[in-house]
Amino acid sequence: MKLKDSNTEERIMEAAKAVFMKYGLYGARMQDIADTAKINKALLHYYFRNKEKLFDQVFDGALSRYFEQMEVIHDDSLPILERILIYVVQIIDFLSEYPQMSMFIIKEISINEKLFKEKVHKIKRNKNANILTILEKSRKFNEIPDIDPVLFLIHLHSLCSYPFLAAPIFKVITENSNIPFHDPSNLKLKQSVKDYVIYTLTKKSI
Amino acid sequence: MKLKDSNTEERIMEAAKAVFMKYGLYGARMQDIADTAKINKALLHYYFRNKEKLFDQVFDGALSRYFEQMEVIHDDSLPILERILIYVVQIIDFLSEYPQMSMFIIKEISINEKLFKEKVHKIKRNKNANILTILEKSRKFNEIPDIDPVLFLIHLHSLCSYPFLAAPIFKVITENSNIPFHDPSNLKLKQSVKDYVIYTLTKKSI
DNA sequence: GTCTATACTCGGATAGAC
DNA sequence: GTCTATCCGAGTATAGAC
Repeated sequence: MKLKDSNTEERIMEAAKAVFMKYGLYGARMQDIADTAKINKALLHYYFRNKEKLFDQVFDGALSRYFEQMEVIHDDSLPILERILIYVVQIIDFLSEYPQMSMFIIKEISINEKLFKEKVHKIKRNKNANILTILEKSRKFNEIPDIDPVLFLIHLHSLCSYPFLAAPIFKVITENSNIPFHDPSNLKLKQSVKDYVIYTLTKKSI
Repeated sequence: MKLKDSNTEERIMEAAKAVFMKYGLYGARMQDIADTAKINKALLHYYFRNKEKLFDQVFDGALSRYFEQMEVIHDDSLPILERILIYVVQIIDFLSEYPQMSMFIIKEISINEKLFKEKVHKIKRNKNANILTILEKSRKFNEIPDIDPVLFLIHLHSLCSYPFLAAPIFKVITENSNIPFHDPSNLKLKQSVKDYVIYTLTKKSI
């Protein structure tokens, strides 16, 4: 019996992440996960009872890491504009590390809405205020202009997430010029989203 | 033998669209499609040889209807700004009719990049100029400011598509307040995207 | 803990009656 | 053209040796 087998579990989780993220719950194949982790299919069942359980761990992990990114917006030691600008940089860095994250979460939620509603709510419940409330408050105190906070939030996420979401299309359309990844750490993307935020929240162009 | 059986094929196509759009190629079940079309599973194979062929028809249809929306940008009887504003309204109307369209196309492309590359190119080849070239030209002739056309295009699509793409998440997060569909014909969304376009292409806020 | 071999199940596809 | 019944492969899951 070997001593350092505990990393097998990690290898499986890494493989499972990669495969589930690409193909989703239905599309993923246990054989594919096993191959990627360079172990036998039977071992998957030894470590994680069955496919659903393995998927759940992957999905839960993804979901909480995704929502974790928003923590910074809750830190009220900084002005709201600052917080959002930090968030922009952070979420773009996060998504360039896990480009399939948004797609994965959205797709699985849309297929199995009911099942995941509770998970999202459990995560949300841990926060004393959600972002919409924060924006509403800032608006009341005239920290930001009289904008629609829901629409602003949607646009903010649109600008940050969609470039990664749609990367496969852009890649095909632009013959592998690999937009927006031509830019090593997405500096241009970050800057233009920040510009949008600054313009919208101060009504001053920069 | 009935006379009006030709609509069976249509019913199948409608059912196939709905099921494939929601679950994707792998996730979709022929039984599910048959049930939705209110016919027997065997009939699916009678009309469309097999699952792949049925899927192909659905995907091809979706892809060309999606790209059709961009036609207006090629009509050079109008100034570029006008064309893009029309496109914004049009694509948002289109996506609110088929909210799962973007997700479907992106997801299938990302799973099977190679297979669909040719299809996209076949559609693209029919156009004498693509949108990026049009933007480049407008910029040269000082019709629009000195912006990065790729980045602009990405942002434009982000703002239009992501709200529908992420609707499942927003729906869960906001407890069915059904954003952004609280707004009957998405007037607020259209207006704010148009504002963005006008601001970016004229550098004048409105 | 890890493997091979195998059992079981689901779903796509086909045969054939009507 | 539409149905029922059935086949068969693919993929999940388990048994059991090591």
